[in-house]
Amino acid sequence: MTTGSAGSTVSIKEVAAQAGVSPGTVSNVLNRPHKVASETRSRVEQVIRELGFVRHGSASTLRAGHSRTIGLSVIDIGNPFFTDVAAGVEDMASELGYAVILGNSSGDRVKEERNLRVFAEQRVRGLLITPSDEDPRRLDVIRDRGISVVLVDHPAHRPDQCSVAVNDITGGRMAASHLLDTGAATIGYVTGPLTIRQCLDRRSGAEQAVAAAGLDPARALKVVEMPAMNAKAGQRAAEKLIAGGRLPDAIFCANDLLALGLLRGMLQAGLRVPDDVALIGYDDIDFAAASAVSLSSIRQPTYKLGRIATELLLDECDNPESHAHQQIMFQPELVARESTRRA
Amino acid sequence: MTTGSAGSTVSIKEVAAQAGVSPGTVSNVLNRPHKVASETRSRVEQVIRELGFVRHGSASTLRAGHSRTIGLSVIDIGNPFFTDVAAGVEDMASELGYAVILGNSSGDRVKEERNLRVFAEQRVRGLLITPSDEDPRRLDVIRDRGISVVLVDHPAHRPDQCSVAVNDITGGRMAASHLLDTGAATIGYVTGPLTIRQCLDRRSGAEQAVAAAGLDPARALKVVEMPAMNAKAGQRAAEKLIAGGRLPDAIFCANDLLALGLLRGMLQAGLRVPDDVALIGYDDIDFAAASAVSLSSIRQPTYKLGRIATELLLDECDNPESHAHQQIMFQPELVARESTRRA
DNA sequence: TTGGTGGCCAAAAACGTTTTAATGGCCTTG
DNA sequence: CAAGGCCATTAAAACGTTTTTGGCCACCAA
Repeated sequence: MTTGSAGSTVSIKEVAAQAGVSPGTVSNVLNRPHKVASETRSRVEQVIRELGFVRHGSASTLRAGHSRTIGLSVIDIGNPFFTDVAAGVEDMASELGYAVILGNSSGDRVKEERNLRVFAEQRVRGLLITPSDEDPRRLDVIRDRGISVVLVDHPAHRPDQCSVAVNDITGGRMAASHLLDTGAATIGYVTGPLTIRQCLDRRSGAEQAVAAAGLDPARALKVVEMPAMNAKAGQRAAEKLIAGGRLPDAIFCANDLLALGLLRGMLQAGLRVPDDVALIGYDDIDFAAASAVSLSSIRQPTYKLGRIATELLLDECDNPESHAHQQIMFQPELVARESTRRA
Repeated sequence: MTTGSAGSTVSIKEVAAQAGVSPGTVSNVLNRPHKVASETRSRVEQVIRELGFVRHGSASTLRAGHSRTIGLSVIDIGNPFFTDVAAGVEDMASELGYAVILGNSSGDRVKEERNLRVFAEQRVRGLLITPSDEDPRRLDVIRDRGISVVLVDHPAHRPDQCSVAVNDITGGRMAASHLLDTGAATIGYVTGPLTIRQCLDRRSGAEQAVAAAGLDPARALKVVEMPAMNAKAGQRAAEKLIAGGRLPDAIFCANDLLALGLLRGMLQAGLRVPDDVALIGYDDIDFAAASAVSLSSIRQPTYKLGRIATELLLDECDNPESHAHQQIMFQPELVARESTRRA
């Protein structure tokens, strides 16, 4: 039996009493083991195990002035892209002894606000966030509180802030020029709200590709803006496109969820992909390869994004003086599959 | 300008001084607004806004003895099933003013242990967990600390504990009898580790269905146990089955991830689904409908699972005397699609 | 022996909130 | 008019750590 007494928790004081040392020494065993004589240390550790002591995180946070938790605010935890990012964050944070508080904004400004408030109350050590819009003021409120912020999947605009992102303009260009390569002359761009930077950048990239091919973006690139970026929205986009008459030769969806939904809508309407219309998505989620027609996509290093963002954040927190802010930008990668197979 | 001073945080004391009241009164405004005269209250609230005060959660937790966070420990955050559950948890918790600390065990006992430790340190108000094995001792350690635990997707064995689950035996029976209905005489059951209750129960259900059809489960139901439950494992299972010679008439996968991977493996090997082999998955994740051959599956009320589990947990925490423990069991639902279309 | 040095530990203050007991003022009631 | 009771508020203690300060002791060199 090595369990402590049921119901009540055991404090550092009781450990100290039992081990015949002062509470300060127990604290040192916990936080600066090298500063205490090895004999005393092992005695204290023994008692800690016997009594089942676990440090009261709140007391520690209160006194030390900072916690061992970080906040993670994402736009849509239902999107495998963010799930992968979250997995990377979780793993790295866990390795470094930090807990992760999850906030899912669902693209809702109010929910995001509420989550930020919770993070502030919890006095998270730092914050990882994929901002749902471009308004930097809200983040400044957090930063003013002394909480480090690292932007995820969003380049930082200021030099005193870290960020980890993937070049969406390049990605958009890759997608569109791949479609042009397969013979398309007109491209539909199915996107979420154009207030979202990613959607905007990917469109810019697509425009560049179209222009580089000597076409007029205004004519060759038709934008279909949807209010959401999930499969349902994709399916509605398909219906909308079909109802609208003449289909473009190819369609570029701003993420794979949209693409999968759109693919489904197309197939249900009796259209063939890529024969009637070619299709490419974005993110290369696991399911892209397993869909009805395997989906071409733009791959991003998602898990890595989460890991590195966390690493940067905790470096900034734990080594504030030596920390060098970085804005890391990865390059995406084209993954061609059936949905863009040349006719 | 309504922002507080940069860098340093403002405490309840400064609010009190500024408003000309005592700290205790500010605390009352925060926690028992009805106990303070409305004039004083609005004055304090005004100052709170002006100074940008936000409560120090740790101090509050330390003194009050309990926090406003709950822990959520899942087996695989990459699985849309758990993502849906997490979304339900997050939404409900957020509505009730609680933050959610996420722990992803990846089915790893050590990671789960580490997460539980973090939860204990953070003094979470309660814990939602999908246990990765049947060993109840670890949970008892948590419960002994006075932390309420609600089991998610797992029926509780003890009457003094809440749980929310879906009947997996029924689900397994539904799946298998559906396969038998489509004309299968032999069924392959592709599953994760049989130490996992869900995998075990679904097999039991399948056995019942096979037996009810007058067949011998030992011959008609061939179990293929994989170490993981993701798409990759599914694909390997396909290779294994194909390499093993004679295929069963139909395959029942213990979840959709396995099924999607297996489907891919089958198609790549030139086999047709459902013509050469019928296929049904489990969970009915969003992607099941969008796969190469749309996937039949067993649907579970995932989001609801998360919401209700959270509701039960917080009721237990906030109303310990009136709370009645419940073991809720939902029924799953068959969703038939192309992958089990009768030849 | 003496003065200095360094290692190890104890004592006590502090972190920001919640909560309990006490206070004063006002209203009601006899 | 006095006594009692209620309401709004305050003062102060407490929660469990961390951290700073200082003290004791052993050891070494002069």
